Parts: sequence; C-alpha cells; structure tokens
Amino acid sequence: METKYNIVKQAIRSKILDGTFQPHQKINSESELMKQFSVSRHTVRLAIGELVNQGWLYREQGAGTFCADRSKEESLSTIEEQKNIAIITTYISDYIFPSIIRGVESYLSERGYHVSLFSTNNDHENERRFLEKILAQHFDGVIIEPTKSAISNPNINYFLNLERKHLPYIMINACYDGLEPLSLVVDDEKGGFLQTEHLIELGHKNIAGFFNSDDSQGIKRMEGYLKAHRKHQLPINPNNIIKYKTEEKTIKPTEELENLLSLPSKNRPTGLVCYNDELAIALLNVLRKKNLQVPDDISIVGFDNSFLAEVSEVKLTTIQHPKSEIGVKAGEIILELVKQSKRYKPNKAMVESIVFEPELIVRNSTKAR
Amino acid sequence: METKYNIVKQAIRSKILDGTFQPHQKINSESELMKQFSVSRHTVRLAIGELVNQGWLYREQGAGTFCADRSKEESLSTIEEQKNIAIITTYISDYIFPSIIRGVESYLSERGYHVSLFSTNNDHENERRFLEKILAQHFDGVIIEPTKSAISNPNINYFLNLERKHLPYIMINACYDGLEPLSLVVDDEKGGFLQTEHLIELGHKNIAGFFNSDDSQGIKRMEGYLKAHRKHQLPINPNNIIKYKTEEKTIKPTEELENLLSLPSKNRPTGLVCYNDELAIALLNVLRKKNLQVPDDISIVGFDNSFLAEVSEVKLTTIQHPKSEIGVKAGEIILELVKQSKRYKPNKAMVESIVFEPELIVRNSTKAR
DNA sequence: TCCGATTTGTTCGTATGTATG
DNA sequence: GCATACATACGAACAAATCGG
Repeated sequence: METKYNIVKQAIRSKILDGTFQPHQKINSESELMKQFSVSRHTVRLAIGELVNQGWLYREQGAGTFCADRSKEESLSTIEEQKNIAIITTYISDYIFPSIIRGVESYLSERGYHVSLFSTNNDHENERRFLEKILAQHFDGVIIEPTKSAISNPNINYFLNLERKHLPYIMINACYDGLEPLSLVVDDEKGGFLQTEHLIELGHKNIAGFFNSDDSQGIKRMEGYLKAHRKHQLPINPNNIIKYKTEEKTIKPTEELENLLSLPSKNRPTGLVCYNDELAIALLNVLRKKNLQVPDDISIVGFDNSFLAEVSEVKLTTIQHPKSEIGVKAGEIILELVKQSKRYKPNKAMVESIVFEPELIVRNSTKAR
Repeated sequence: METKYNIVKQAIRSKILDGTFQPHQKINSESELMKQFSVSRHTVRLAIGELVNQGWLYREQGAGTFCADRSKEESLSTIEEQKNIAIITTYISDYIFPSIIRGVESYLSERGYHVSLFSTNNDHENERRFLEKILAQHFDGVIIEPTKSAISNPNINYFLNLERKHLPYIMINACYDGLEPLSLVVDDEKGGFLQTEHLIELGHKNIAGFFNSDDSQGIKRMEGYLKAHRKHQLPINPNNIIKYKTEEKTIKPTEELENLLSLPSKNRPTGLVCYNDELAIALLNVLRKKNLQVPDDISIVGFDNSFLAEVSEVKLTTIQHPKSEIGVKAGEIILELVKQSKRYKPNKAMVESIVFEPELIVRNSTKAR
C-alpha cells in the first residue's frame, strides 16, 4: 500500500483526522498537492476521488475541494449503540499488560461491550495509525496506555480531536504532558521511594538503581530512588544509576551490572533497585552466573508483584501493582464517561483520576546487612 | 450528463439492470469497451470506477471486471468496511495466550484490520454470549480457541450459524468434534510422546504424568505419554497419571505430587511429564520445598517453551510451541478466507489446516540416571 | 457586468508493473 | 512462459465553474 496516490490519500486523511482540516474548510488545490508530493495531477485526482467517494471530501468545480462534515452521519450511527471500546497498549504479551487487558475485558464484556485491541509496540507511528482508525470508525470510548510517555508526544492533535468529537478517553499507567484526561496511574515516585527506603532501612548504603528512561514510570521511580537517598542523607553515586531505553532492555542493564560487580568490593553495590520484576529476574540471572547469593551477598527489589516474583527459587521483594484492578477501574470509568457523553449530561464529576498507592511486598530477595 | 464516461457508465448499468450481466459474471474488458464506445481507456476506467464505488461491479486484477451481487444489502449497508476480526480465547492473561493474541494483532493491524477480544474464562455460557454478539454485529471473521474442547460443545448451533451467514471462522489450539473448520493446532500427541520418550531414553522407568483433562490438548498429550510407554515396552502405572480440571490446577497436581513423593523410594517417580511449563514451575516449587534437586534427584519436562522455562534457576527442558507464530498464521488464514468470502470465489484450497510439529528443547531440568 | 486567474471536470495519449489463467 | 486484464503513473489539452477586482 505504498502507492503514490495512497500516500497522498493518507496524508490528506490524516490532516482531516488530526483536525488540521475542519469541516467545510478548503483543502489545498490539486496543483498545490502536485507540487507538495511531486506527483502528476492524475495521481492527485485519484487520491482525492477516493476520499470523495468515501465521504471525507467534496469537490466544487471552480471553487476547490473541501473537507466534508461527517458529524451528521456519525451521530446517526452512534445512536445505534456499537458498544465498542478501544484499548491501545504498548505491548500485548509482555508481562503485566495481559492482566490489565483481562481486567478491562472482563468488566466490559459483562456489560455487553466489547474490546478492540491495539498494540503500538512502543512506536508513535503505530499509535498515530490506531488513533486515526479509531477516529474514522465508531468507538464509544478509548483507553490508552501512552507510548514512550517520557518524551513529548507527536500525536497530541489526535487526542485533542478526540475531545472535539466528544469521544471519551482515559489514560492508564502514565499520562502525556499537555493533556489533562482522566488517568489511572500508580504513584511511581512513591513506589521507587519504597523500594529504595526498604534497602536503606536494611542497612544498605551502596544501592544501584536500574530504570527505563522511555516511559514516565521509569523516570518517576528514579525520582523516588533519589528522594529516598536524600531523606536518609545517603550520598548518591551517579554511577549507580543506570538508565536504559526499551530497545536496550535485554543488554544494557545486564552489562552495566557486570561492570558494577567488577568494581573493588568496597565500591560494589549491595542492593539493586529494579524498574520492574522482569528486569529483576534478568539481573538475578547475572548474579547466579557470578555465583553471588541473593539475598546473602546482594539484595534485589522488583516492581509490579507479577507472577515472575514467585517463579524463581528466590521469591522477590517487590512493589504491589494493581494490574487487573487497574483494568477493571478503567472499564468502570470509561463506561461512566460514555454514559455521560451519550446523555449529554453536564459531567457530574462523579469520575476522577485515580492514583494507586504502591505497597511494599517483602519476600526473600532482600536482607539486612 | 452527456459526458462520454457517463454514457459508458449508464450503458453498463443498464446491462446489469436488464439482466444481461448476472452476478459474478465477467463483463467486457476495458479494451473491449474502448473499442465499443470509441473512447480512451481512461474514460472507461472512470466509468467502471464509479460503478465499483457504488457497488455495482468489482474488479480483479488479471482476471477481469465482474458484476456484483447486490442481493446482499447487508454488506452494502455497512458503508465503509469495518475490517473487524473477533478473537475468542479461553484466557487472556494466562501464559501463552498473550503471545498468540499479539501475533494475530500484529499481523492484522498492519493490514488495516483490528481485533476485538473476547475471553470466555473457559465457560461455555460466555462463549455462547460472545457468539451471539458476533452474529448480531458486524465482524468480518472469527478466530476461536475452543472452550473446554475435551467435552462436547453446547454451542455447536452457533458455529453452524456462522457458516450459514458465510462468516469465516477458524479454530486454534484445538477443535470441537462435529465441526470441520480450518484449524491451527499443535500435534499434542506427538508433543506428549516426545516429552515422555526423552525421559525414557535418559533411563527413567517410573515417570509420572500430569495432564489437564478439560481441553483436548491435555488428553492428546496424555495419549502421547501412553504411546511412548508402549513403544518402549515400559509398564504403565495408573497411579502415575494425574488428571486435573482447570479449576483444580493450583491445588490438585501439587497435592498429588506430594503423595507420589511420600511413596517408598523404589516406587517414587524419577521423572515428571507436565501438561505445560506453568505446571512444571508449580511442581518445581514443591520439589524445592522437599529439598529435592532437579535434575539430580528428579527430572522434569515442561511444554510450550514459554518464558517461564528460562526464568527459574533450573532452565526447563520443554516442547516448542509456535505461540505468536500460530497467531500470525491465524491472521493470514482468516484474511484469506475473508477475501474469498467477499469475492464469492470458489475457494482455491489455498488455505488448509495446519498442524505444527512439536520439537523437544533440552535444557537443564532433565538428566540421565 | 465583464475579465482574468484559479480550480475542478473531461478526455486523450503513453508507459510500465503485476496478477491471472 | 505467454497473452490478457487490471493497477499505477506520467504528460497534455481544453472545458466549465468560481471568485475577486
């Protein structure tokens, strides 16, 4: 689908969906589009022709081509309830997302709704594609887990367009800057704080922290790590803070840990604060290879209290994550918002963002020294 | 309305309306129409293009242009294509299903389709509810993982109804008796056979097998277990075969293992064949508590080669499961079926059921004795 | 009201790519 | 492998409608 006319077509469609072209607004003329895309007039006309046929545009000879107003048809089709909620996550199969999705699905399916699933694989381009699809088709609401929430988001226009179309959406796990939607998040800073303080209270003074720097969860957990150090007036060694991107997660943290372990023993960390349980398990593997005992030689704290925490011979000390509960709550809230938007009720402020309080789960991977 | 392309268009339309062109009949080719009306190819294409957009004709590259079957007003009333595939699984978050779902989603979303997710939690009543919803709304195809595939299915009528409505569906992992849909399954009997034979070839003579009896996978893996015993003329001790229902999975197998371990040492099994990796990990926990070493004291074989196999201190010997590959294949096949059903083509037998061949992955949880 | 620049509508020609049978 | 048929893309020309001055 990488034909020239399709490229032109999708580009125009995107500008409609992200709100650049408002209903009845004149779009670029054929000759302008020819220059912009370096294609022949025929190709431009083919692209526009299909969009006209699909009801996105209308043409007026001598005047120009205009963005159609789809709101009327849409309101017709939203009357017959679709009962369809979209959920966009970064990863489907990794780790805790299946639990969140299950929570959403179980709540919604009991109420006659169904869930359409979109996975961005942490790629903004995919996120954009899915938002376009959701805007173009009929969904009653959207639950979004932001992609790369730590960096600025190029798709903000689409979210604003969701608001313009009164399509309710909520965010889970994190939230983009510049948007103020309802959101369901864990207090990640406090989580990171609890992880670190636990080790400090056990007498550890040299604590390494491993944090994903792509999403805001990682950044906040790191801030909690720093806060705990400051509160207990423990000096922070910058070398003890390892930040990694998602793509590097299988290599960089383990390498960096090996570096830390090769230091002279007085400089070597005695405790590891991990971005999540998955990473904790990966680091545990490194420690095994080096014949280091957990928790006797080194303590390690995970995050999420996933099944991984109880799978190994060393049961992980970790932080509770709401997982499927967050999914159920997300289902509840989105349905309430859908109800409000259907009834055109001035919102009763019944629904509010929720911040889940993290909680330390102590198992066998940490020990006083 | 006396433009050339309009003349051509009306002429073709007339031939459809007066029955000269019957549904699915090939109409004159573009070059023939050029001669007939003495117009350029572009003009012919313009005329045909509009008729295609209005649903009078459909084109097939290389084959020709055909008269559409307008009797089905249903397909027309859903103006824009929904491109919506439903997937019904037993569990969303358990284990390997996320990988399968991810495979389906990644394949379909790249092709502009989206996936609606339904989870039965292994309950036929839910399965029925979802099938009703799918029949009532508009979906282009359905991927189903059967619920409790080992016992007879009360929802068979719904599947027959899917066929009546020409709604393509395929089954993954297992297949209901009495239906002959396309299906994607692992050769579970061979898998169970490989698990067991591996232990036999390592010199084990007393091998316990733990099988889920709800789904046909469990039954078939058990049959493979029996077959391996027979092939190697090893007597089968019925007490060594533990069958459990899904609801019992957290309790019964571990209890039964404890019973087996409390037997006098000569009757105690030295190898464990597990329904899947998840169970293997659960049994591994029991063995740890009893201070038994794997693989020195006892060998254990999993199934699925999931992430669980590599998470523990003992890396599991297990059987390869296609996981996300099965999802991708399911996506491929369902789209092919959708295409065929849309085009009303007699199926080209391009698509066939696939049986994935299992493969033994040897790691550290098994050892010769 | 008319003019001219702009914009879309119709039609032709040509060439190459790709799927089908 | 080959002819056929549709798909994509370039170029050119003139017609018809619109709009600002």
